[in-house]
Amino acid sequence: MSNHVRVRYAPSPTGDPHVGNIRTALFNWLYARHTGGAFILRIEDTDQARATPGALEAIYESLRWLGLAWDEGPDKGGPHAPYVQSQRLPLYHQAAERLLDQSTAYHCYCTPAELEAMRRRQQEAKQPPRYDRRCRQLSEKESKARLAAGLPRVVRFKTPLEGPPVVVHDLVRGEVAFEVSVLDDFVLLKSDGFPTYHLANVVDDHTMYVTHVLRAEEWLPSTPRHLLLYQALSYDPPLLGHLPIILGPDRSKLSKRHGATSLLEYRQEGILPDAMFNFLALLGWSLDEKTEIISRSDLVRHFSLERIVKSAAIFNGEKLLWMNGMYLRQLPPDELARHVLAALEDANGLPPSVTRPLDSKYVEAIIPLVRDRLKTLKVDEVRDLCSFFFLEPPHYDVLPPAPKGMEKAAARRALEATLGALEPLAPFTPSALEGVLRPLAERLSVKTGELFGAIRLAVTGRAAAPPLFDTLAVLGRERVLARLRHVLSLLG
RNA sequence: GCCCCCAUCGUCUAGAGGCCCAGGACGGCGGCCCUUCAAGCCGCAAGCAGGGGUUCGAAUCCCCUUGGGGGCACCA
Repeated sequence: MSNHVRVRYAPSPTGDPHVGNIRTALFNWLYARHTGGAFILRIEDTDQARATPGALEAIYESLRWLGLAWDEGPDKGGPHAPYVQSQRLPLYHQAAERLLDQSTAYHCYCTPAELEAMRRRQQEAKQPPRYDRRCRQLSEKESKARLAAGLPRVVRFKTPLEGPPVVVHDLVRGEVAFEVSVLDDFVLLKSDGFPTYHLANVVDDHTMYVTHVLRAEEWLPSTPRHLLLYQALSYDPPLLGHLPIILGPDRSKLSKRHGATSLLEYRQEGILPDAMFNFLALLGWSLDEKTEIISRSDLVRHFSLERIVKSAAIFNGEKLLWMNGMYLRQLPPDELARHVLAALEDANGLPPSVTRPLDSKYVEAIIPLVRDRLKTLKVDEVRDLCSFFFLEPPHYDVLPPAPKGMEKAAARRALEATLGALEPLAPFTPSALEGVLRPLAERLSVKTGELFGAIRLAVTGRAAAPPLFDTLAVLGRERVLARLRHVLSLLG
């Protein structure tokens, strides 16, 4: 089924890609893999002012983390290299020359200050801000003179003053028509010699043989310009599809101010890439009326443009957390153990007093006890959940550690009896522990819950912990007895 | 101010005229399980923005209103 689908993800290196941005990359990737086509990475760095150091690396890192491998790109090369716009300047200049020659473009000498003043006037008069085309009327002599004088200039597109509406045949929205009268003469080449997005994007999609442009909805309003440009350059336009955008909780376009929006921050927050992948795929697309957890391969198999939703979606972090928990629980235990171990050994994990490296066998043993309780792999969360397995003594919120509703004396009696019962216990296993502790509660005539609660608090330092017998068994006799003695001394 | 897009539970969505007094999921609430906390299981509350048409029949088609969003740079 391999036709010649070629799609691209074309970010500009201005910072860490945020989740909305990456969702666009994901849909492109899915479509490429679904059709057996190519997924191209192209860097749109035509604005020198906004270039951000490290941004390129962040783009690579984001795509790699999510597992979106590209077939052609700056680092990989490909048949249409280079894949960085700042290295393709001659191409844009050629195109601009052609347009100038055929008189579908012209030089404009208006200064930024003039344009700014023009816009302000229009705004005040409640007019749409648009370039008034004053340089379009320049006589040839005048134009030549200014050119010779070396005045700063830009190249603008000569948008038809009238004519039929430009209609976009959008893959997700159907036909969208724009009157040419609402379009102005946009800039193609900036005074610094760099192209604008409009020019670069059209030239590159054409020269790179891109067949489908799947980009965010915010581009829809400038699409008629691109179509006009394709026409003027006699290029066949690619198929276009505008994807719904992702909104922040306040319903505005996702931006820095919405907390964790950078994809890589979610890695920091302990989100699994597979969970993020699944979650993002379902933000604006669905398989059917019920599927939530779906594998990468099924996604590739079933992805389709037809099932892309038209309306914008709000990023729902709660659901992502739930989904992450699902993926965490599906992880093979040894893999989960590696993640947990890494978090615990992190500088913000266990305190330095706990010797490293940690015993990986011990970590593996605690996995069954914590896997249902983890929502993320965030260092803080893992540490909070697991630290009592390692700290000697564990942290007690209040001293002495007596469960609320239980007299100190009663607690001491219960723990003394427990100590006595556990000291000689032969196999220190969950069932053996249960075998002595249940009868012990009866012998002390306290409720089992009460006794277990007291032991739990003494041994783990908390009121809520994994099942007691399993926990005791994993901790092992030495630790358990030492902790009991320690607490008894505090209660004594 | 002008242009464009969108509109089903709080959120993500299913629904392409009768299968829908609208299905799933997250979250919320309640219960079961139970030594606590989770996980798991069961249940409940919660929605077709409003108004006109079209039709035997409308969440689904058309129009208007309203609401939300996006765009209008020598940024992408």
